[in-house]
Amino acid sequence: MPKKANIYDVAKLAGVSHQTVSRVLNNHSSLKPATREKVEMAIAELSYRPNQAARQLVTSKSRMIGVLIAESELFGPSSMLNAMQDVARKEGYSVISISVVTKSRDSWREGIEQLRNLDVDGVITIALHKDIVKEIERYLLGITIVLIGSEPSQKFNVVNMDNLMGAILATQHLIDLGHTEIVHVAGPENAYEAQMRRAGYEQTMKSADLVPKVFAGTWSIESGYLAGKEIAGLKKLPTAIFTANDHSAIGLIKVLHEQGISVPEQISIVGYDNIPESNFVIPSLTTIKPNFDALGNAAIEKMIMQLRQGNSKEAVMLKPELVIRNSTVAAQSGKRKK
Amino acid sequence: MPKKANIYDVAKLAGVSHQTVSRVLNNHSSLKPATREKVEMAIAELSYRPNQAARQLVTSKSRMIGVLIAESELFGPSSMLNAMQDVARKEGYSVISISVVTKSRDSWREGIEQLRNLDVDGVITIALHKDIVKEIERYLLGITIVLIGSEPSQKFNVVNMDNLMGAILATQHLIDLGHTEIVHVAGPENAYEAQMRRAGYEQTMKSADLVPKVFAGTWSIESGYLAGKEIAGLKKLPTAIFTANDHSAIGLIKVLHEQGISVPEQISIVGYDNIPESNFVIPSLTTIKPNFDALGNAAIEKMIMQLRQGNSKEAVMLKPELVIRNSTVAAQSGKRKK
DNA sequence: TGCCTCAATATGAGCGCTCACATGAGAGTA
DNA sequence: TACTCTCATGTGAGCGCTCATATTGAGGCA
Repeated sequence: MPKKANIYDVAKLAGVSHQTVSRVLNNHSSLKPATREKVEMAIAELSYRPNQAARQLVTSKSRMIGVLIAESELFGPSSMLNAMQDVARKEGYSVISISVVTKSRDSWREGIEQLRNLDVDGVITIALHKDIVKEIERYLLGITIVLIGSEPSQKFNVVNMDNLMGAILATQHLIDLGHTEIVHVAGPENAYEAQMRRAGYEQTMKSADLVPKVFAGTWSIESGYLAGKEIAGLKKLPTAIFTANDHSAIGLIKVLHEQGISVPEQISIVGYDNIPESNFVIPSLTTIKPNFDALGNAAIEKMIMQLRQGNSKEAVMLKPELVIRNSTVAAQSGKRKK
Repeated sequence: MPKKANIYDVAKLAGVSHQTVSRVLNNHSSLKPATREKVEMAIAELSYRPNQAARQLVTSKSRMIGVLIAESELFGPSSMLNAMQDVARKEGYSVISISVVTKSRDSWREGIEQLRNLDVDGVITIALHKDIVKEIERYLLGITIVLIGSEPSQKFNVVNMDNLMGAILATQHLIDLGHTEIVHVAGPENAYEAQMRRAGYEQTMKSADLVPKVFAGTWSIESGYLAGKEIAGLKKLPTAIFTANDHSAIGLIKVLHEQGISVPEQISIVGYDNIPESNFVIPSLTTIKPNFDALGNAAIEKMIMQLRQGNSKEAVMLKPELVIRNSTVAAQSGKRKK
């Protein structure tokens, strides 16, 4: 393996000083086009690439952005992550994603510790609650932070889907279909997005003079299954259920099926997230579709802007839409949509 | 923000030379316990952390491992990734995962380019086909490579689930239930794991004097749906289907349901991967359960061993197991299992 | 007492880059 | 012709660490 070329090798070959090469690398103004060209040819000839470590050592910028994610195996977070990767790469940044377990304080600590060791320039968090964000602030002093799916705050850059609106769309859809007995299977209590979805549900119910009723959940299929078991055991069944996410909806449909309660004939269901499976469950799931890619893009762009120019803190809020499929049907209708 | 302490600050405070501090950091032998203690106290006092960039500059080791993944949103890859993260962190390595689109050559190029810029010490690939691996070899000269889910090779470290065995388990299970008309919905043709699953199916069918019949697929739900449509249109329906993965099975169940073909009464189905949803589809899915965590662990451990001591190249092969649920039932039986 | 040995620690160089500043060659002005 | 001014490029230092090598001091032995 031939030794890798460094900036001096390039300089020598191009017949200029190392500093001129550096200027070419960093797109400085005041460079004769002819000189730039010479240098670029030398770079190509030696297939030279600047050593990031050396660069980082002197600039103390790593051009790495850390992403802390709770429950990274979910569809939403991993979609966002992919979107971020793409944008970051184009801007010359790298994304390091670290998955943390919400319940384990040690897990966050380790994640933060690792980001600290890597000297990331900024941190984006996905769906992390306040305590973890505080911890980040404390251990990664003065670092740029962008939050996705967290409570709005003066202090931080926040990028969100409008979960309140999504929940309103979902609930209103059920009300419009004539349902009055509508219950909600919630997400984890300490998750901001779950809180908003619940709030949107409750608010819409109250505006329509209906009584909200909430069952606990955790985003997981199993929790949907368990909540469904509880609901199925009720003296009087609701005619519609809005679940905090599609996963719970899948668990819910499963248990209702087991209990001989038919969806949507007896109970209509609306999910949230529009995961790929949602169109293939039986019946296909009416759901709220967030634009995860756009969310990821917005977050990483905000981060990079901030890193470059210490910019604005205006919050970003994206709008979700309702996707109507076969799991919802008009109240008291026995007919099956197809 | 106070300036970060460096190794000289620590040395001064501890009353030793910077080199002694370095020795403490790197766990050298020949250090008086008393000296080490003094240094450690100074480190704690200043909350000093070694600057990775400086370290990397002189050692030319980044302690970063790149992971290239095709279709990172799938359950298997993301489980493995999490497992790797955990192990790597404990060993003082960081994992950078980059998701590439199998079909887009540009996408691999960019991914590889980025790993090159980051100067990763090694690359682990998940489910990438030969061409991409060749490309990695070519552009990341002399780098340590560990392959997961790729064709065995003398040249590389390979870690695999035994897909052949998994497919045999699945197919034999159907044969044991008395099925004779068993078809297979395959994964992408250029995916090694898909090839093995298909081979296991074909081989088992032939050993039982049955005729294999394969439908094309791509791992996706949609492809399962489409294959199912084709199967439903057959003059003579098979009585059992083995799909290359659970996702296709979900699509398959959906379309069979739409066509009024009941699972498992008319057609039994076996999936592959044991994704979380598999236990919650209707009917719950009999499937093959790989141990993704173990696979991820094995790969990262192999990588780190190799990085440290330039070690063995013996291939690792983990065994999957059969999980029997409600989507499979004895042939010609009309009874529904519960 | 003198000399050698070895364990423990110190010294200095250099990794590859960017930053601040120095220099030089023309153009513009008087 | 001499002067400044600007644009284009060069020079040297230093980021924080590890490596190779030098130095020290205490013990062992004739």
